[in-house]
Amino acid sequence: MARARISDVAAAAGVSVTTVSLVMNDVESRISDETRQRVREAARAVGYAPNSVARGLRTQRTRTVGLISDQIATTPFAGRMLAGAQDAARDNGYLVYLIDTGGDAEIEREAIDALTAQQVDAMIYACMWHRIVDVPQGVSAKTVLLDCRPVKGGYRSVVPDDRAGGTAAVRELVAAGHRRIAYIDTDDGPIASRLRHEGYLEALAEAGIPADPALHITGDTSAHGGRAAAEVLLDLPDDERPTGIFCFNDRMAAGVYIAAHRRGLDIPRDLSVVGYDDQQLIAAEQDPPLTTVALPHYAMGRWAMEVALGVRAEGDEDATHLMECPVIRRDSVGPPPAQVAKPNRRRASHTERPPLAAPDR
Amino acid sequence: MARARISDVAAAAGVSVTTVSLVMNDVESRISDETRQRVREAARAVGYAPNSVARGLRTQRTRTVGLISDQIATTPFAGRMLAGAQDAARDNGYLVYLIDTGGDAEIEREAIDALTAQQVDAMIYACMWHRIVDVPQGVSAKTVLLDCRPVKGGYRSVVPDDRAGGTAAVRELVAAGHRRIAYIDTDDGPIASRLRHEGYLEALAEAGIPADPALHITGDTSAHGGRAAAEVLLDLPDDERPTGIFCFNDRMAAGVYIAAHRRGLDIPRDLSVVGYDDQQLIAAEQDPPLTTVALPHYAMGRWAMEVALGVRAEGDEDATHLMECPVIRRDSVGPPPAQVAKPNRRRASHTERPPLAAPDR
DNA sequence: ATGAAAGCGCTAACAC
DNA sequence: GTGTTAGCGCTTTCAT
Repeated sequence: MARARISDVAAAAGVSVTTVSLVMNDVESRISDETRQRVREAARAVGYAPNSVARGLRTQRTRTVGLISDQIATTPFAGRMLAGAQDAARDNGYLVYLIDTGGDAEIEREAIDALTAQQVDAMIYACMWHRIVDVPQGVSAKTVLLDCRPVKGGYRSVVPDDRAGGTAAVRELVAAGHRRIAYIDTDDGPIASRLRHEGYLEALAEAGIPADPALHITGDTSAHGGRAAAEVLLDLPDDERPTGIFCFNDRMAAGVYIAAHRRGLDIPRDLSVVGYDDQQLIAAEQDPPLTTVALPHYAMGRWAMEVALGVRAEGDEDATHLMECPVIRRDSVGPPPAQVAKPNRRRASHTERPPLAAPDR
Repeated sequence: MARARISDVAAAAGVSVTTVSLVMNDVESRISDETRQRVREAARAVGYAPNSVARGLRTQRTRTVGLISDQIATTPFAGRMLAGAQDAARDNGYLVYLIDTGGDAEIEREAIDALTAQQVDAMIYACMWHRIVDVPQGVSAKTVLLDCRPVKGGYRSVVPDDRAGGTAAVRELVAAGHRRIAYIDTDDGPIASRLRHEGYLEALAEAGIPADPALHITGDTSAHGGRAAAEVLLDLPDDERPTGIFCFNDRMAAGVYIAAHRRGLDIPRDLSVVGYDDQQLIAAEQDPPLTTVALPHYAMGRWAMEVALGVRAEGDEDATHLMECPVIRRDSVGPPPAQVAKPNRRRASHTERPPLAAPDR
């Protein structure tokens, strides 16, 4: 049986469609309570629910939002961002169209056109990693960018505060007493890499620790890359070897665990490590659980949706919102191991390294 | 500036809206080529693109699909399923509404109503784990179930063939020469657990290996649970201890790695392990990379969308489609360690265990 | 080969 | 307080 239309309700209640429309939309109280009641009952009786398509055509507002993303699928991050956006949409009575372009520019174009044709009230352009993007033509200036920033401004956007996150991570180590702190970076060079490195440097500086270039090392962003980098670090002579390692991400931190455990090093007794991302399947399941910095995906998703829907007042253009990355304390950070006492020397440095093992020569 | 409407094109081309519509939709060739040309140019000139909402109202087909899921967000699986569904939708010119209900029944109801009001042409009801669900009222019988089966039939559905997957996993171990093969199961009791166990039993049976209840052990579905279960198994006396372990999932397998490595056991030299799920961040990044059974999420998503859209002919009701779970061979399976020769005894069993270390008494 | 006109289901002026 | 009516932008008979 076909869906009931507004005219069916009107007929059943013995009123005009206007009246039905008015009571269904809770407009003015010019309708008598008695009529209201009758209409409500009639609507229930015939099983009426307004047709959003017809309403959308008439009002020119569809209460739908388009969310275009480059890679919703392949990253385990996506979910939280979607969830945040999703929840915010529902809270405001909106439905969301999700389109994953896989990063393909043509698909992206088509997606934008399709969404526009569908008369979405707002659009969100999301990336799965903090990136700087060249927003494709055709996207309205009212579009909100999620986890990315426009190459030349002109859009509202929200990204994680990776710089502050890097600082916070390193401060954990400093607070535990570490002085020789390494940063295992990625060599892929995403914007987050640069920012976290800046944060690392800043935390070092504020603690009065000179940055040692030998402790800034790179690898690919996998457990394998992290492990390889850690091997290099752990091969350093005792007095140069880091006691704490900050990793670009949790996967690399997992690699550090492997390297450490293979050498019989205990975490955090012999080595402290801090990750980044707070990937559930990795960070929480390490042994011991990994202290890391969380990417505020849910909050970012929510923020983007709220701004897109206009329920959160935000400068109308060009504002990049930095969202805090909280430190998640678990068990991979402890005090540095007791110093190996080295008589006649206070501190070893690269440049003024004293001759080692001279007797052997 | 407002979007161009079909009448604008008609005016620009000096024809009627009917003609424009006919041309835009490539209907019959009753329009002369010359007129076609003119209309096309006019459309381009005024930047015309049909309004999907108006078209949807008129044709009663919106070319949109609703995808309701219980937990898109919190599981790293979701992505591949979405991607499959998404891609199939795009291939056929459909847009998808995504709604994550978080498992909340009321939200689910509202979602169904909203989608119905939005006149979606089809719906997919997805779960993030293979489950048996009580499909809520209001979902049309044409809805397709993804990664779940209806408690009392009546819907088309697609789920992974967990039983065959379990068999395939254990066969890997059998083929490598193992005879004492354990199954580390979950105690949460999802349907997949039962099926994979059945598969395990079947593989054992076909290899003529009697099932040893001591080798079927459970734990919670985390690395921690897997590790605890592995400890128990590895504490077994030499001749009862399994040489191969099949785990309910990759996370638990990661726990087995930890337990093994802590005891100085090498994988796969001293112990072979097979996981399930093929979670990228876990399986591929283990050291050595984990052999596992993949859940065909992408294919299931695609299948569901294709039958939902009617582009894949499938029995119109009540058909549960089982999708194959392929074994992903990596490096965690090898031959069992050489047997510790035990003179005077061919095989130890629980009941007839010979006195150990008698000389010490 | 092309056009006029009805109508999808709804909202919102504008009557009464 | 309530009803009539004109569209929203499009497709689709039915004329011509």
